[in-house]
Amino acid sequence: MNTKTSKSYHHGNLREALLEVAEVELIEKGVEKFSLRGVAKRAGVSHAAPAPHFGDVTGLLSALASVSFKRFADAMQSSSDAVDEDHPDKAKAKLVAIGMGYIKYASEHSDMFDLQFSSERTDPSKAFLNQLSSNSYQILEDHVQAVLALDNRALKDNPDAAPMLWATTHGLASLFARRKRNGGPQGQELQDAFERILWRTANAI
Amino acid sequence: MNTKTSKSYHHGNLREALLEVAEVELIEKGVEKFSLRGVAKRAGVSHAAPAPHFGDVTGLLSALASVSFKRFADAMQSSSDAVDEDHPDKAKAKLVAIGMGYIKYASEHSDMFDLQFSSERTDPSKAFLNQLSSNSYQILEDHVQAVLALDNRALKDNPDAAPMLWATTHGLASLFARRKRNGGPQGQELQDAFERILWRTANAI
DNA sequence: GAGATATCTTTACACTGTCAAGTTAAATCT
DNA sequence: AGATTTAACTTGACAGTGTAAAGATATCTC
Repeated sequence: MNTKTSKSYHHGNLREALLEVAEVELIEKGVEKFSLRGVAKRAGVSHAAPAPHFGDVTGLLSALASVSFKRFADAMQSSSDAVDEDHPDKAKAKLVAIGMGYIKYASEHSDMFDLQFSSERTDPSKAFLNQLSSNSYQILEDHVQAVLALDNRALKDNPDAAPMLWATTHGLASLFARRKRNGGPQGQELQDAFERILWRTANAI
Repeated sequence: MNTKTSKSYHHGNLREALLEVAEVELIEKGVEKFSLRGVAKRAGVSHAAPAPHFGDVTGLLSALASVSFKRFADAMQSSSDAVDEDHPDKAKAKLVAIGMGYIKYASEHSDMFDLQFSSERTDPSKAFLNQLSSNSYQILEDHVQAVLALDNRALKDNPDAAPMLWATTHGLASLFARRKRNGGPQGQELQDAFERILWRTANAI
């Protein structure tokens, strides 16, 4: 019931505290050099303290990936919500906005984004991860459906539409995130190019 | 001058031998659990033997990624070459074939493919890596150019065409490789879907 | 053939994740 | 309320990791 100021034997809020400092550790060290002992040190607890809450390091990173998936879906959703209601091509604009939100999240939180998709340190069999992943996909699919509905088409008659948009967006996002890490160009003109590509893809479904 | 049968103090061919067993180690253990000492053990040398040839573990993995990039480019090229010369829509068919070669390589050699793009254990500043990466991209860009030429268009007037195809292909490949690792569906109908998507994208450039 | 150089081994150290056994606090039961 | 069970956390230990330093051995160069 105490909010982490007390230094009692029991932390009282260690699970949340560990997730917070784990994100810092991830950002500073990267997915590869991420260390469980380092996280424990940041939280001011012993190196074995995380075990009761997360099991092993994979458990902690999976939980952190889960946090990221939630934020990821929120970013896409709010990017869509930000589109003007009076936009002349609203459905497609929202679909493009989702893609841009996807890319923006990947570039601004590239370590968390990496954690979501570059598995190996994360446990993909964890049910909640697949759940959250498909939640993100669901948002995109809903918007594709809205676009198809403009021409009285349905998802089931166009099964490739959503995967195509997903693949293009994911490809742009991951290649861009990689390029950013490696110090490539990343100006506004690149963002504009992404938006043009997404528009073209949205028009091709 | 001896071909690795002798057990002399000097191996004589250790660099190549290490690259070979490193690939085995990578496939068996994965990128994450890949161990330099494990590689040395497989090669039957002491754990510090790789150092003179590759420096640290990043050096070895970067060299291995370099090998993979070469095979990757070859796979794309030969996939393009396999298209029938009398194909009614040859230029686009070759472009699609490249994409399918891309995806096939990613799915059949997912660990090597991961190594190429999921950096962190690889050194992206290594010049030869960027070189080889752009070689792969060059192959795709050449084919995009050929497609554009069908309508008397040029690359510089359509700067988004090649990146769009690259992103879509890469997105399909990495999402598919991931899904395959996680035990998702991977039948022929999926391959067909990929091919349809690539055709649609090729038609949209 | 002698000296220099590159390759490989041995030794050592700091660091990692995880297990097992204690310690302490909280939760539950009667 | 007091005792007991359960959960949270610490401590200590162990095998494994990467890499640096120093020694041993072969090849190269002159």
